[in-house]
Amino acid sequence: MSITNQEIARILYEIGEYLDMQGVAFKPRAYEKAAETIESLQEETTDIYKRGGLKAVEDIPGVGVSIAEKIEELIKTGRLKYYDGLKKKTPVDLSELTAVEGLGPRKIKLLYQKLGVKNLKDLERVAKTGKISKLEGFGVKSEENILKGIEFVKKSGGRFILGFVMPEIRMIENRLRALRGIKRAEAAGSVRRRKETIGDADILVVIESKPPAFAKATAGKVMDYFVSMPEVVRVFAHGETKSAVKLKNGMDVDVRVLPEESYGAALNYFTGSKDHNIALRQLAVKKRYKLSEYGLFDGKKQIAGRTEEEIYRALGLDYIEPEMREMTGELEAAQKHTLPKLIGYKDLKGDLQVQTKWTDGSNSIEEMAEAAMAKGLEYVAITDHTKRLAMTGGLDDKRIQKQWEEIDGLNDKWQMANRKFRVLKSTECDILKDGSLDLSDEILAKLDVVGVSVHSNFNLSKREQTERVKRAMKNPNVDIIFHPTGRLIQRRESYEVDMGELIKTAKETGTVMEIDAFPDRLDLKDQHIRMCVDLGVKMTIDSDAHAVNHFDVLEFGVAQARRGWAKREDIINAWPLEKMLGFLKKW
DNA sequence: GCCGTTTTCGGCCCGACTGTTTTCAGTCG
Repeated sequence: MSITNQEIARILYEIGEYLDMQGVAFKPRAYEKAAETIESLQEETTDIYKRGGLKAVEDIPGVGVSIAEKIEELIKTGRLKYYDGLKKKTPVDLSELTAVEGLGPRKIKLLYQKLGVKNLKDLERVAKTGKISKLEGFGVKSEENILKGIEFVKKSGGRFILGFVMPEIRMIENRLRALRGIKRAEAAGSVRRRKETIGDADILVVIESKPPAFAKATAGKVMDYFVSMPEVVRVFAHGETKSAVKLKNGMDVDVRVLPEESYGAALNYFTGSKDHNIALRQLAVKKRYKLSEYGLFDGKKQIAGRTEEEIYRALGLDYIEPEMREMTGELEAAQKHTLPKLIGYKDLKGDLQVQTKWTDGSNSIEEMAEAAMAKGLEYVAITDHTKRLAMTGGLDDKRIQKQWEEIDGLNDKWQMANRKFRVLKSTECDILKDGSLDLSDEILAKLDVVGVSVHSNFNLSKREQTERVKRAMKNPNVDIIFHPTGRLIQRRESYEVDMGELIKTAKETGTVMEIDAFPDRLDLKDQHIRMCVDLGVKMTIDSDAHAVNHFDVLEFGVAQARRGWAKREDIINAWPLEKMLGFLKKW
């Protein structure tokens, strides 16, 4: 069993946090950096090691001799003595405790030493009995905040951010598909509806049903294979047609084997949403049919069920995409044939939020552009941070002009080589507390695209926050509001802001609202997207990429847009470059 | 612990906010 990049990264992150606890300087950041890089590597580190040994591992940026040796030990033995030693000294559940907003390594150490807090349960106990407020460095307020933080963690607990677990789900789907006798394997449920977070994954499998004996043997083999996959840590059920396991990452996965003639009905049933299914069954009853996971029946006779399409058709409905099955009007629209044609997963032509090495990205402008090209995109906007975000080395008026030279050089190069690709001069400019911007108007006016966003003063009143963003929108240079609500899924609620008013203002000012596709942002939320669609406010789906492989997240932005009923016409970066720029210029 | 088109040793990591403070530590982006 070989260790994954994610697992290596987790251990390196934790080492960084342990060192931070001890007050060690600089090393924590070094481990963190190494973890970040490894997390976003294309190739598995174990493969890199197999291919080129310790030397090749040292070539990973941010990994030097010391960390490379630790990775080697992890690969060879599955353990790391250094990490075990740190863990023994302060045996706390770091991932659980750091998930509480406002708790970092230092406070966790104090809580462990003074109150023996090892995990979330301990933390809640001592917070509820008022012990934390009496601790030096803590007070009533921080105790309150910890309790609030715990509630938030608990509420989001047990769910997984779709974009972060999707690779693992796809890997399992693909492995099952590769087995002999398997015709289909597909995750249903909230995975298929592309919800922001999922509780578990239900994978449906169809096998060749020809000789029944062969089918039965195949089903058995699928089940045996599934429960013995390397990442399985617990088997809840291991039956003939259904098995359920828990994976190393904590996620539960079910597999069901189905006959082909029921596949559509089962897919529909297991995809949900529950309310959507109930409504479909009621509709079936009205037509004197019966709908179950085995099919649509008229008496004993199955009249549909092999595909979802034929079920919807038999019920007098247009086909409803899984992302719309949330009972927000999709059935009525399907009856009246007014469902929108949703933006497709391959429709994006550009990406209007991309960070590079100039600030907190990991790759150069050229590397990011090449990666975008490889993804089939035709343009990207380079949107490095501005000086207010000092920790990223944010650009000021001067440095951003330096960046333009590099961009001009690349565009010239591709033009000469007859490659159809364009890098746009852009920014992720900070909206300051009063709604003014972090770059001068003179500079902003020279950019191809101006994106702005809130990164500070999250705690303004709703009125102040709304006015702040509105002021930015009214600046004629501003084109796009990036991640408009500022929420981080499972970590931080949105700041207080009147989204209805912002979207209305966007309509008046021609401002584009972003759908940030990063899996823990997905910001706008689906209901805001729907508001934009209804009002005719345009949107952009951006990766917010900080590394070359981050363009993969665009699909989750498209999913979010589809959940908000967005069409291709609603999304400006699904348009050709000239049309997109023309639109921005007009406003 | 990492890194070098200023450097192989001496730099990295800046500013705001919060809650606890009476001059600052911890956290976050």
